Amino acid sequence: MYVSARSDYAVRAMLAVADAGGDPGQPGSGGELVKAATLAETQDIPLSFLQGILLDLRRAGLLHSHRGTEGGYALTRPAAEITVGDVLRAVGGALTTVRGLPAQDAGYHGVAAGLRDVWLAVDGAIGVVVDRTSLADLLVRRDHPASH
Amino acid sequence: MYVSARSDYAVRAMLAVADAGGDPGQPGSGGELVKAATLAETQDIPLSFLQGILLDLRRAGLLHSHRGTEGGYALTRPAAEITVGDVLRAVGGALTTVRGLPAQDAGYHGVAAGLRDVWLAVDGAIGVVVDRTSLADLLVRRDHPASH
DNA sequence: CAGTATTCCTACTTAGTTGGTAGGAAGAGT
DNA sequence: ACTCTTCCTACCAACTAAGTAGGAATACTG
Repeated sequence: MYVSARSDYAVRAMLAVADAGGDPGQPGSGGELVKAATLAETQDIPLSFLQGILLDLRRAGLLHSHRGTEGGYALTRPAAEITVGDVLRAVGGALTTVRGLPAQDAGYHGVAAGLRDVWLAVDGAIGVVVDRTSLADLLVRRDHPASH
Repeated sequence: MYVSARSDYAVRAMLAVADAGGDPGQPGSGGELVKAATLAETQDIPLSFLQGILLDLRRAGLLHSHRGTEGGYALTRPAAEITVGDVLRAVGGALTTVRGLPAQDAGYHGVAAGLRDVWLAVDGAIGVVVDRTSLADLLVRRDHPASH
């Protein structure tokens, strides 16, 4: 699996929003806006590059943005309901691609006919990991590294 | 997971060698040499590009080559003892890379500390699939697609 | 309500990798 | 000597990733 800088930044930014802004489901700490400049500084991400990533996350429905003097970004759903897989697919398309195409579209003939099933199995295995890990899981894991 | 054209071609070429040349472990059908031009034609791979891939596979110890009029390539081990993971690592280095670096070397700080474990879990999940699937498995799966 | 400050958002530029090609040098058989 | 095939190096085009700069929208302030 190749995790691009864009995907890596996206997950880290979402974690920072969840941590600094609080969950929208949690009463009292919900919906606080976090500025892009704050995210860029705390996670050491180039600001201009980060803005393009945040735009993708907003278009995918994972973030809510607000302009103006006290503007910023916030999660649209609680951190426990957003998975790493959601973030990866929002910025990078399909998880598994073969020569740039989704694994499902790989057409083989002859002796390599069974190969398509291998890529689909890989895609499924990756999905199990990233779709079962939520942002909230990662935040508590930071405090309790032994938990699994 | 991004499967590059180079990796895809490599697995298909290995399958074609295993199918056409026979296993070195099988008496009577072992060690027959297959020409690069034959592989390129049967699997529809550009010949010049394929030659560079075959060179990598030879250097990784997966193929044995022979020059001359009746030259060609053959497996160094039986097809049942060569996994898809062996081939992928021979031509593409590490299975999981984060921003071009192996997943183990990813260094995170602050709120993203738990992210490294996710990439390692993904790497392990991919490894389970590709390291348990041998070339021989794929060849018999072509004849019996229902088997798993 | 005009002005200003700060934000989101869009467009462009640059560097690196991937995919693919061409041409020969070295070795093996006839 | 001649032919065939692998082996090796250098090169080229296309694409994506990474990063930058400037413009448009919005909210606050006097």
